[in-house]
Amino acid sequence: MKKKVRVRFAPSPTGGLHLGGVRTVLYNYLFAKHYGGDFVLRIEDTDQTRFVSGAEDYIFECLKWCGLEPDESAIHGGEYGPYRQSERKEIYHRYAHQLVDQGDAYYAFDTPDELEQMREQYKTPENPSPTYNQHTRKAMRNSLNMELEVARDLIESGTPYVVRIKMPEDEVIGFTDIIRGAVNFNTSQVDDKVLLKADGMPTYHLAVVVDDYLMKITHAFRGEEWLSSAPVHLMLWKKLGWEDEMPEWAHLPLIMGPDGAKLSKRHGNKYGFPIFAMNWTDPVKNEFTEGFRERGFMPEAFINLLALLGWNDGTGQEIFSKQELVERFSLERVHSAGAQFDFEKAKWYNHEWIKRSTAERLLPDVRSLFHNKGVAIGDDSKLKSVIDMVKERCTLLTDFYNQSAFFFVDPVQLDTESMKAKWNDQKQLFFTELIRTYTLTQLWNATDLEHEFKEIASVNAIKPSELMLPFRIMLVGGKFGPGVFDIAETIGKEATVARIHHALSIL
RNA sequence: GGCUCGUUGGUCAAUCGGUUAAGACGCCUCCCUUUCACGGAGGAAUGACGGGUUCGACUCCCGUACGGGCUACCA
Repeated sequence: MKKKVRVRFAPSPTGGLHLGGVRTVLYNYLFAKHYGGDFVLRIEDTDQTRFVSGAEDYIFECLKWCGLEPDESAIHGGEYGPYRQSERKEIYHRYAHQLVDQGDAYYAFDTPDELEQMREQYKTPENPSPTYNQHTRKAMRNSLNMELEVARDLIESGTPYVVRIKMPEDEVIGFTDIIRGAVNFNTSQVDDKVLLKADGMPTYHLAVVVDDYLMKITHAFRGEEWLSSAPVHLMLWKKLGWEDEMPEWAHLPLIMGPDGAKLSKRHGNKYGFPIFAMNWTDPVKNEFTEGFRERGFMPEAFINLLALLGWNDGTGQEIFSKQELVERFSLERVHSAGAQFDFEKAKWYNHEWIKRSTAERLLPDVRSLFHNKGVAIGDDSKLKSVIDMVKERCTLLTDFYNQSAFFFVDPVQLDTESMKAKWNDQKQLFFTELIRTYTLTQLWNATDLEHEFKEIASVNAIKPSELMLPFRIMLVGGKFGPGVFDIAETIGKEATVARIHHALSIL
């Protein structure tokens, strides 16, 4: 069975691509690939979201980083193009006016002030947010309250207008959500949403229905925040006469912040974790928001943790490659309840992915990390063996710097406090002797170095345990890192001897 | 307020009427490790509440409470 799945991406007016957005794209992608269907993309660039500069490129770069690129034809035209909303204006107009002609929509000329006035007028404690609906529309300036000719004249003469849907009275309208089952609404509870805005652009409501129909979308997945506008879309499918071709819908559970509310940028600032896929600077507000990529996440881990936030395959497995996700994914196993995002768990996923990745996979990222820090790393083979030595200590990609910089440059700061405490002449003597011995050592390898180290210690009647820590601090600067003798072997004789020297001169 | 969705440990969650209610993150203890990690063993911690249905309910139904979402010429 061939299924075509539509992906809607909705960059907010401020731009950025957040966790929920990526997960929606991911589920669409997994579902499409699972059934060997098409992965289509529709670009929303309405006036409001109208691409604050760079937003579109940003989105594509995020999707590329995550490995969730749509088919080329789905972006640049292809069979059902154009995909950019601003390039389809005439299409939306055609259907909007068709609805007016049928009597299922109407022109409205109310100014923003008049709308505001209406809301103020009907506002009561019981009804804090009155809407433009079957009751209020009778008192507004729209084509239902005047001759259609008069309305057309107003439009001819350049009066700004919008097209609103005319919601019928007291009809039950519903659909079957793949995740939640039957969902029903009474049309009397739904307001007359704007379909076509005064600037000629469609609202999401009109655009999504028209595009899904024309692009022959069979499955539509979106966040649960859209569930309440489903009746508007349902009515449009019906009134446009396309009911039989309506896609199956699934409303995905929301991703929540630690406080239980829908995850937003606010949460990231408050709790100190990223919520965007990549760094994003809002060009209007000049606000910077850190991304998962720059924080040090691997894309494999990122999509893995996102996929498992609301879905699992029932086996208890938690680490999945993209390929495995495609094979195992099923919408039926997606939860209906929202899930709180836990940054600690997110870091765990990344840690697991780093541990399981080969040095080859990690190499480019670590190399550029060092490059950005201005540290020369020499040839890749040394860096590769260093990566293998330290990767289990790195939760984020950026940890590789602190965990392995000392392999390439002398430690800047030595934790002398930890050495000084038990320092004495005897130890001073030991290290002086160690320098002499190491300088003469022919075969520079960890086992021999350890041997020599312990021999000198025993001759001087000092417990090796007293000497290991100072030695480590001399080489790496602090109390961390792989085995000391492995470090000594890797950094070489010259650096080892020099670092002992340097430390002794400080003490 | 209205509409709507949801509710298993602090968090992610398994269970598709019968289990001592898995597992993971985090936390705690111990082992391994002459550092930090990795790894290993163990521990504390869960079915919102009240009614039904049933031989039997975390699981099905109803109600209550609580939480989320929507309530724009934003998506």
